[in-house]
Amino acid sequence: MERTMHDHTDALMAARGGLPQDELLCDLADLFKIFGDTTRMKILFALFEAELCVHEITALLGMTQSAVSHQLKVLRDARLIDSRREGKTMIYFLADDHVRSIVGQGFEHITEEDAHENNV
Amino acid sequence: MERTMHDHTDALMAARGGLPQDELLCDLADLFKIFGDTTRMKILFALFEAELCVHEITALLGMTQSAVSHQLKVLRDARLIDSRREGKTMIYFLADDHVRSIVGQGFEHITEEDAHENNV
DNA sequence: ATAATATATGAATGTAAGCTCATATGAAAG
DNA sequence: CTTTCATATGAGCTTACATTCATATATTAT
Repeated sequence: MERTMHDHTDALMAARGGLPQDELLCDLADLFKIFGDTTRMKILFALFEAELCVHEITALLGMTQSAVSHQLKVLRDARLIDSRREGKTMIYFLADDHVRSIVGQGFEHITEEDAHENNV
Repeated sequence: MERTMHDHTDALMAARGGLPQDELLCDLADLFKIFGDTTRMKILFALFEAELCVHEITALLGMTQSAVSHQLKVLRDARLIDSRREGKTMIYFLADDHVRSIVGQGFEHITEEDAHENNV
């Protein structure tokens, strides 16, 4: 059996064992995809501070009501936010605190990156 | 001053104060965008277990070497992974453990979601 | 019932992004 | 220095997706 400078066998087997099922990986990627948009990120950050209705979010982001509603639907379908009706208005709020943790981790990462760049 | 069932003022001011700068929000979204792809997610999970060369990753994912290299570049540009040369081969590995935390948080979220659905 | 307000949604459009193909670079062997 | 092996990269194609526009639904008031 041949052997190169970098032995592949162990690493490959370990990596193969560590790969979750395709569906799970896809779900995970889909989750992160939701966070991968500036508009949705703004909405989430806004909802970190307070429950808001569509009109308020629209004003806050300076965007079309339609655009906001479309993104709210995306966030809602992903169960990251939820809503309740109050008369004619719909109030949106965070579905759970996992959202905060996930975004928080990302936030830490990029702020540390910036610190690095300043030091070099 | 008029007042509706749901008073907007407080919420709006809180939300306005909580919104980070546009550039930061964009960077954050861009970071999550990287995680929002199944191929890249697979690569990351593979690298969670072991350092791997391009050829190994290609075999593991059953994709074109070109496709893998392109995604490795994306991950590398985002500083999520790094590489070193060993002779003719390039060894890729995780840049830091933040990647693990971020993906871990996402993982927790979707597995909890599944648990919910099973109970209802 | 009609109007007004608040939100949702379908279709169309423009752009971003992943994959493929062909090719370029880089290291080592002969 | 030419060939081979390993990886990188630019161009083109195709799909996905965020926004816009027009319109639909829902709630409340008259």
